[in-house]
Amino acid sequence: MSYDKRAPQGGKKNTTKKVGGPTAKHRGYKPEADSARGGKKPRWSSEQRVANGLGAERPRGQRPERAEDGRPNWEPRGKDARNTVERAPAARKRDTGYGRDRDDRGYGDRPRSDRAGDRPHRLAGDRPQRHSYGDDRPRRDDRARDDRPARSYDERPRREYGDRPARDERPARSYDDRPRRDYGDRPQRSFDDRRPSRDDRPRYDNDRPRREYGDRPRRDYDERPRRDYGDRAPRAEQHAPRPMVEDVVLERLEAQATLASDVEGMTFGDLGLGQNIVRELAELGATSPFAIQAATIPDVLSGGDVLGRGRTGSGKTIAFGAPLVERLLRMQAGDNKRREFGRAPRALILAPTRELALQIDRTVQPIARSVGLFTTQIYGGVPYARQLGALERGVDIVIGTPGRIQDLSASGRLDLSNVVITVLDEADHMCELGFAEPVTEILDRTAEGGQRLLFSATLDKGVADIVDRYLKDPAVHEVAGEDQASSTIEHRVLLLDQRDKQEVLIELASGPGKKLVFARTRAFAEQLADLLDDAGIRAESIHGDLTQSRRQRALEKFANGRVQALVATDVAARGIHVDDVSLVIQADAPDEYKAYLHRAGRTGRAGKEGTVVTLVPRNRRRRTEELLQRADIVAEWTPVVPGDEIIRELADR
DNA sequence: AAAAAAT
Repeated sequence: MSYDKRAPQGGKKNTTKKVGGPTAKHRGYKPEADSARGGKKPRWSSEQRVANGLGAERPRGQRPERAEDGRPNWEPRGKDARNTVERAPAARKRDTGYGRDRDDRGYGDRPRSDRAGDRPHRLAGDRPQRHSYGDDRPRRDDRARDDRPARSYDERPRREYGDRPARDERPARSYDDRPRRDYGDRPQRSFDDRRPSRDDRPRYDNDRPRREYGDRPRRDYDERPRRDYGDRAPRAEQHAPRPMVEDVVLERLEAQATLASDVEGMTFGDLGLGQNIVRELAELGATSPFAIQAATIPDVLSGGDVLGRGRTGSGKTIAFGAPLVERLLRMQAGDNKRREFGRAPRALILAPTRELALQIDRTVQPIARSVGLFTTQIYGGVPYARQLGALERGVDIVIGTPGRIQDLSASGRLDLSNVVITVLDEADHMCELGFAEPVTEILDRTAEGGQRLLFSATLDKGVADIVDRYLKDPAVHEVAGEDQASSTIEHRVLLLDQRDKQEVLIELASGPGKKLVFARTRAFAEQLADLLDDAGIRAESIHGDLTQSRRQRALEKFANGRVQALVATDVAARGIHVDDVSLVIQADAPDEYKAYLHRAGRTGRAGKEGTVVTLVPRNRRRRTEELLQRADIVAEWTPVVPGDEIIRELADR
């Protein structure tokens, strides 16, 4: 059954109370009316949340089912062969909230309550790792189901905590001497030996002489030809002069580079994470740390500010998420009020898009939950009520986007004064014009001297202002060897006549695999989705003109394979993980090299092969060459006309 | 240009 079919059945009101009364049908109550045409039906109803894989937002004391929303989105990586971190992709099974494995389980298209109710335990077969929990620990499916009576909020954490053995078994770690990692009787892996002492490692220093980065063909930006608008097509882009500040932004930060080989054999426990969290990570498919995780976790646990750069899909979410939870836990040790009703959040994770915030929550929430901490999502495009309700009940970690957080904070409904850990995911983007203002306002409201963590695949000097203002002596980490040679992504450029673009796009999108198409504007994204659809290719678009529910549904349909092509603006460029995107097609080349890297990073994940095809009209050739050079990417250029064999070959990937 | 606030 597809959403499409079910949608019309959704005549029934789709209210929040529905949470308590799941039926096999209610998955059909897809919020049709909440789509753009603006029905009265509340968006983000429980069904929809369910359908969207949310559920994290526990309505009225209900405990979200982790099996449902606990899917980590975290990004897979390549293999050891490459210089980066790695492990078998299979080990990272639950990597995504939008994954295929999820589809295979008939996951995404069933309402959660349905699953919990009349469906046999999914976990038994699909997620054997669950069994690693003691038998006394209820299966997640049993523990939380949407149809059980509302549970008082107060009870939640206790239960979570109480009936799992783990915490007590945790090797006695003295939180008093916190900064010290407790290696106990663990095999002396001498992690520290391999790492330079903290003081020796490169620290962020804005005054440090710039370091030229390896063999990266650094351009002298002052020499860079000023955007020669002359050679560009007279129509579109005239309004978008590239801001010159970009030149500064491109500066890379010097960082402590961690080699994949450095972390071999290491465990999350070695890094200082507690048993519950380690176990939860294993359930999420993270059995041992990737390089960026091994690099940053100890520093995060020590309480210091951290800048982390790991390429797309290198596990950044866990790199900050897991130690954040561990640290909150340590800080609250012995505090009786830690689960007080209405407590103000103590950690905040900011992301540039709502979908990404959601995805982060899918990873962080189960980790937090494993130690009795709660997360909630605060982002725009959805009604306030549920978010406010969660805040009123009390929450430990807020994950969201700047606008709504700023909104609630400014209006006194979100108290950030107890936030002692703040994360900026996609930090370079969050420090750019447009985001910097709300972000700094939010940072201003957090506890003074709080810990700050900045992560991005393209972390660069663009974060300098924020760093100087809000961070103290941050450690800077990156993963060694993250170059194109170690990537699983192949880059191709098709040089064509502007007038052939749409036809070539249709041919490219015709193949079997999932195609993620990027367009520069919302209107063009919309137009291309229609174009593909008319050509018989199931396509959806996702961009900022759509309601949040439509965005979410489009993404989900793409992840589920109900549509084979998703045409997106850059809303989907960063962070979003969808399993098995075979081809990223750039109908428009981006203006900025970082955008290219992020868009490209939607494929080639989990060590799989991925291809990025950029359609370039001849008059944009030079500009695209420069862009690729900046991105340090070598691509094969092929002049094409519609019908060329190479197009079909790429489409079939 | 896009994104991110508007119950």
